[in-house]
Amino acid sequence: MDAGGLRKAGLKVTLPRIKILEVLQHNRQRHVSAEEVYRALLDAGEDIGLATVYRVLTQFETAGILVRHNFQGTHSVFELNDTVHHDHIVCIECGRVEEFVDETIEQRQRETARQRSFRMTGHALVLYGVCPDCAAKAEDEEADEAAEDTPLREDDTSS
Amino acid sequence: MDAGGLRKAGLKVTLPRIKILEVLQHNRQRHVSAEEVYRALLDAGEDIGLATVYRVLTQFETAGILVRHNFQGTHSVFELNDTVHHDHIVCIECGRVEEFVDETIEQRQRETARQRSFRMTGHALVLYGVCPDCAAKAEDEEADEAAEDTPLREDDTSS
DNA sequence: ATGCATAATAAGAATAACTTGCATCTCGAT
DNA sequence: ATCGAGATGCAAGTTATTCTTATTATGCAT
Ligand SMILES: [Mn+2]
Ligand SMILES: [Mn+2]
Ligand SMILES: [Zn+2]
Ligand SMILES: [Zn+2]
Repeated sequence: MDAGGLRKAGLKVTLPRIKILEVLQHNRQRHVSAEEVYRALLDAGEDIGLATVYRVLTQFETAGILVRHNFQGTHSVFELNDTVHHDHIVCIECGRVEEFVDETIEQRQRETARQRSFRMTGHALVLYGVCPDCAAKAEDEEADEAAEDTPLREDDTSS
Repeated sequence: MDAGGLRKAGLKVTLPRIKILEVLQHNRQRHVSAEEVYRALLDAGEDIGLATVYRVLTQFETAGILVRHNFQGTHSVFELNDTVHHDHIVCIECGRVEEFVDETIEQRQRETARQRSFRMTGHALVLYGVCPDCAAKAEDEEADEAAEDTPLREDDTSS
């Protein structure tokens, strides 16, 4: 996906679109919000309005260049539509996102829609949980709290 | 779930809470937005502020009385937490919501989280599609459009 | 190359869905 | 019946996103 790709998608090749596409391709994290794209552009010294970012992201979504997700009820995140369909597992502590594919789940979803005579047009599956890193961090903190509950350890010289 | 249920949930039994609970129990549709609850209250002649509706719905969710969903990115809908866990299929045309349970999907989700060492705390699965009623309606409209393309039917006396 | 119809942009206003601050009111333990 | 913690209503504030409008750029037919 490049400038030519934009043209093929029926979109004029403009500087904002090129730059926004570059952010989506080179950003450290694959799943980014409009605000994050905007900040990345500012950091890169580009002078593109936030409204333009929103507008272009929506255009890219419509053109099939991006996929939009609503992992948290509050705001959308986008990712390049350059891989096969997949679903996501999101850490509720740190926001980390991992991708997964489960053909059994996909199949059961199609079957569910068929049973109810719905013509399925899409689906959203997000698993929420605590990632291993955050779980480890939480354990450390529990240990710290336990230590605070017994302030008179033999090596406690603080008082 | 009644006034006593509220008390058991650790919530003061106030008129707004009772009335909001009644709406959730007697409303025609099981899955309702804050705005819909508010309108139902107005229709019932109750004088309860929209801010209170939002506050109480969130309190009910926290207390486990309600479950919150984000079927569309735009707003939350709530339903009574009086059945076993289930997922949803939503018509993108008319908003109709049907519920389903698929133990295979649930199991594969748990397995996916386990494989990645996530401690899963929840999940959101929504299938989107066109319900049978809306599909039929769409077919009718297609037929109408075809008729417009051939305005000189033998029984056409309109001109 | 040039002009023009069409499309795209920027900036601020507007909107939808909530959320919060605060004066006032109500529930319910005493 | 009293009274204080907690609840409510209203208005104002937020957040994320979209719309409006004046301005500018682009693609295409000369
Ligand atoms: Mn992804
Ligand atoms: Mn349901
Ligand atoms: Zn994490
Ligand atoms: Zn429908």
